[in-house]
Amino acid sequence: MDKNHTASVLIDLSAAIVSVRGDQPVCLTVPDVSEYQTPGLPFGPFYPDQHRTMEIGLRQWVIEQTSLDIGYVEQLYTFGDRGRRSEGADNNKENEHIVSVGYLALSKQCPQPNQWSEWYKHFPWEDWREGRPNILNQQIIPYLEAWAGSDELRRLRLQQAFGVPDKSWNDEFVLDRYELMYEAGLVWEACADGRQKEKISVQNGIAMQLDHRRILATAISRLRAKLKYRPVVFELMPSAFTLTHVQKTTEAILGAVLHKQNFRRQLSKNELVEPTGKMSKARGRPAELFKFKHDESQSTNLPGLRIPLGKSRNF
Amino acid sequence: MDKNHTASVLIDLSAAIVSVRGDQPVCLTVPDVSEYQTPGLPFGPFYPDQHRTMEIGLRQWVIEQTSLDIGYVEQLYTFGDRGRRSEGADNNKENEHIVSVGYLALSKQCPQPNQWSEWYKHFPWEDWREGRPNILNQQIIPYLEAWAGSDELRRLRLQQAFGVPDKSWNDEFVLDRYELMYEAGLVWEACADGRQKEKISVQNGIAMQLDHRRILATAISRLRAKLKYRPVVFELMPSAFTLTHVQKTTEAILGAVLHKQNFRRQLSKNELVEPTGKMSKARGRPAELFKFKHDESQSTNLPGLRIPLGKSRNF
DNA sequence: TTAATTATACTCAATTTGAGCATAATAGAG
DNA sequence: CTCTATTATGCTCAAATTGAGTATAATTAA
Repeated sequence: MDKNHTASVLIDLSAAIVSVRGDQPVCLTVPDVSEYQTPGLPFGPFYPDQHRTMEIGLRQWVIEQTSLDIGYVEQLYTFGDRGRRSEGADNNKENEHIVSVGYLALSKQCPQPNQWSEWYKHFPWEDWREGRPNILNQQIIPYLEAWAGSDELRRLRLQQAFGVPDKSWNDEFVLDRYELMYEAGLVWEACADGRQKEKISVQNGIAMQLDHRRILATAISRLRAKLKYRPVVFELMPSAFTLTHVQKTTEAILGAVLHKQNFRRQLSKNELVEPTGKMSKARGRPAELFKFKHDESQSTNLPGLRIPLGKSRNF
Repeated sequence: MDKNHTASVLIDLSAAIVSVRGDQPVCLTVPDVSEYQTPGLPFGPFYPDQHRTMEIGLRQWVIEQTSLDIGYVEQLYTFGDRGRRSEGADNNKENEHIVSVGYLALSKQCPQPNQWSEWYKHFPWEDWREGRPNILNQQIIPYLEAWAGSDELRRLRLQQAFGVPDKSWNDEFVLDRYELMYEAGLVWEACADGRQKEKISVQNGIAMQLDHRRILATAISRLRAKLKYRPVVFELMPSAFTLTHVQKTTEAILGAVLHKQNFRRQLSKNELVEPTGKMSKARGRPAELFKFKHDESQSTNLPGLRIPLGKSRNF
């Protein structure tokens, strides 16, 4: 291999900082200065001689820029693709190669509402809480079927990612679905990256800068998967909460409704919460306030709750 | 933040290329030229202007250097820790910061036996197929208990990673256990990184170069976890195999024995294999030869097999 | 006082899991 | 040729888990 090739790169740390506001999962975004007005994820350079690890570097600039307390942090994926960073013809200079390391962070609060963007505005096809999203049958699936044509491999991927035509939807395949739509030229970013000549007519969810929507898709996939075997929901809960609140938060992230009684059974069986003795006041019957049993310790390795599926999953 | 700091780094792609030889999981290693003779994982630089993605770059030099057919490839983790790359006082130059991106690759064959190193020579405490490894009670646990002392957090981590003292062992926590041993100065690499003044008396598994044993631990963790929900075993199997062969391979990776009948029930229930009609010839009753049903397609998203645990797990 | 709303307790059938026994088909020893 | 060791495979069964439903309790708002 030719050693004369440049091997030096810059490293960006991009963060999908996630929280839940009401019944909507949100993600911290920074406004865009360009003409497109597309939001982006916060990111900053990694200075290897200043920070011992990348996670330390990440926490540093997140505190500096957002003054936000992020507890849980997890590395997602390192993206090194050329052509998925730049917008259109406005390419980077030859020598400025950038590798972006994506992180998932969870925050209990989300102040300054306008800086937080709701997940499902970027991924409207991922929220199944009100049933199967219309956009799937009306827009996405027909486009993808046309794109697949009689290509065996494409049809297979379509089947796996979107459950076409046998109606099985896996909530964890967020990234697979986004990538498929990207390849098919169904999302704005594909056209911005020059893969599509003319702009797409339907805006399938709000686009993001560079490859940030891909990183967010990775974050959603990972969080949905993790939720099912590690008690990470509590990283998004306040110190005291009702069981319904935990369920609503879980449902928001999964984009699916769950069976109430079975959800509570999982919580109590795994001994994840304990009562505080206090009660909440709301419209109906007051609910008991609970707290997470394993705060302060690294709860990462605890059993977690299996997800009792509701009915609206497949149809 | 001070923009004068250097942000330019070199990227190494390190690969844990895994195969199974007989009943031992193995990993491709390259010999060491230094005085220590410690083996290392194969790695090569990433040239961002030559390869569109890092995975393409990885496949490139793996083919060039090993002429090996690796099918399944998965990114593991990106390590940017300072101080975990260099050996002792022989540090890197100031400006040469290296970030290593670890990959897991699976290979069906492993030719040139001497280049493949058995997992459990590096991690003797991870193989529970013959029961609980002696090294745990005789060496590791006593050391770690002394290291933890009365430190609450340390005892908690010890409890979670090694199941001390309540006897619960989770085969997926390979990385957690290694990291704990590293911090406690129980592995050679810790002493090489200068964290430990005097060399440790017991060699707890064969050390590897730089942070390669950490990458291998990550690979084992990931593969063990993945095995339980995705049919990745078949990436390690030849085109035709007996059911016992699949089980032995799975057991080798998990470091645990499984219940034969229940293992087969999972295989048939999930329709992962189909008979070829041929039979194997061996000592006892001939076994039917099967093949993986979903070869040639991207089998990544298929259901996979839940692992029916055997008895020798906890005690 | 009533209706709407929310919380929580309890039940029950269907499925899945963990673990065992029984039987079949081969090679090799005697 | 027969017995034995060895491996493969079929079948059973109790325990645990899951999916889904019903009944009842404690509030607020009308």
